[in-house]
Amino acid sequence: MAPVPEPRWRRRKEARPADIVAAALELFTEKGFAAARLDEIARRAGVSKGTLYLYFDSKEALFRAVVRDVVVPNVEALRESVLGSATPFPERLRELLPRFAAIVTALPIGAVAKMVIGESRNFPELAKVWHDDVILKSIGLLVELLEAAQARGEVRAGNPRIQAFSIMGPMLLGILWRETFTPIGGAEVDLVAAARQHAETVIDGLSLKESAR
Amino acid sequence: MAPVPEPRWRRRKEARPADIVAAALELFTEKGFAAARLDEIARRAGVSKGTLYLYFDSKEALFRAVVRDVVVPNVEALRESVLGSATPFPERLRELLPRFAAIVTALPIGAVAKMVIGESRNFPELAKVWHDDVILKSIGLLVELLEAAQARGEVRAGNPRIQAFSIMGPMLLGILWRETFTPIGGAEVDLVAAARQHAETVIDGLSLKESAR
DNA sequence: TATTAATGACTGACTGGTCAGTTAGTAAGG
DNA sequence: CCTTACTAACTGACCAGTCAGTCATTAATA
Repeated sequence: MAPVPEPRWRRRKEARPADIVAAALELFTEKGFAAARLDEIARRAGVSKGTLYLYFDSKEALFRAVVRDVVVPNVEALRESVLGSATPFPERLRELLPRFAAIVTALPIGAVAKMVIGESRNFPELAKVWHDDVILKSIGLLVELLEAAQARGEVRAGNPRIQAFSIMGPMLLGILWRETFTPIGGAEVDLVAAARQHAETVIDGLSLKESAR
Repeated sequence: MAPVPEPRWRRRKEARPADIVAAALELFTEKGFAAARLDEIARRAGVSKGTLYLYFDSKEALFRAVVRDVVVPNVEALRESVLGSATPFPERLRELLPRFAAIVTALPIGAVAKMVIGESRNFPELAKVWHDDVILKSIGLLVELLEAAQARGEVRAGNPRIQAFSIMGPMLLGILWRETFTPIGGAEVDLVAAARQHAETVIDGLSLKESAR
């Protein structure tokens, strides 16, 4: 009755990159790029450090992979959360913001955003990816919607980018608050609740008023 | 006529700490904590690396000094920008936001905020300083003002912290946009103009409506 | 079906460069 | 000429990246 010897390791060529990226996401978001140790990433991924280099050329390449892997699959979800149906703009805003909040709460987008902001000077091309793929596809789209809504008289006149800031800024504040202050004993933030209340505020603030109609 | 020999260096015991902190502020905001090199900070401050250690115990101590030196003297300015006179809340908001924007545009507070956000996991006590001395003294104060204004019927009912987010969030978005995206070719942001338009939006959004009075 | 050969995924000890922090010595300044 | 602000060469720890060797797995052969 020889005991079945557990192999020291298994071949898992397909699963390794995902394991490594998942571990790297944890470490990078916990510690930031510089303070994240490859030995620790390897340990959490259940591989040796050498294995990292079978799948990624360098620490920087791994960092890029993490950001891209988190961003790219979720850009569409974010984009759809902004697009929605063809209802009037105020109505649309009322569902858009909570949906956005729910997505951001469920995914590690907040942590990655914090990383990208923090490392933007050292990784300008990542800031560019974020800018082009996330920002322009959410804020940019919002700007187009606002321009159209202004033309239809659903939204008051004004610089549409600043209007987009008025809409999305509080979401960013909530996201970064959770990342920065909640871990050190700051207040909890219910992003979805904040989104709902803020939506009402901003709908009122952006609507053309009776008196002006 | 012997040429006056320029001394290789001068004793400037009083001026050194300020020089060093100024150079460190530049490097830390350009590169972040980890990627900033003490040799480079010393070079920009016009001293040798050893001199840094005559005035600061460690790189971390220098980092703390930078954050404190930039933040603490300006907390009062920020606080006053929120306090203002005892005019009704909407009026007050109309001057508060552009004043806040002007202060933040003039000082390197945005860059420091970005640093604190990025390094909050590695320097929780700095996040705490920021939270206690900056946030609670601006957002916290705003919350109190909002509660009072709600009681007076100047502002509609609602969670005052979320209302504060509605007010300040777009400012943060503008600040971080300038730090993150403008350097890589993203659009310019006129913070004061944004503050003015956003103030009108949010005043309207937070006011009690005719119909509800 | 059992045995052997070939493959390549994976390991972990090692290295070279980097950089925070130290210190022996120098010169400014009173 | 003494005190001390300051310099610059130095050190040692740390860590990203390497590579010679190991072994799980698969394919070929008997």
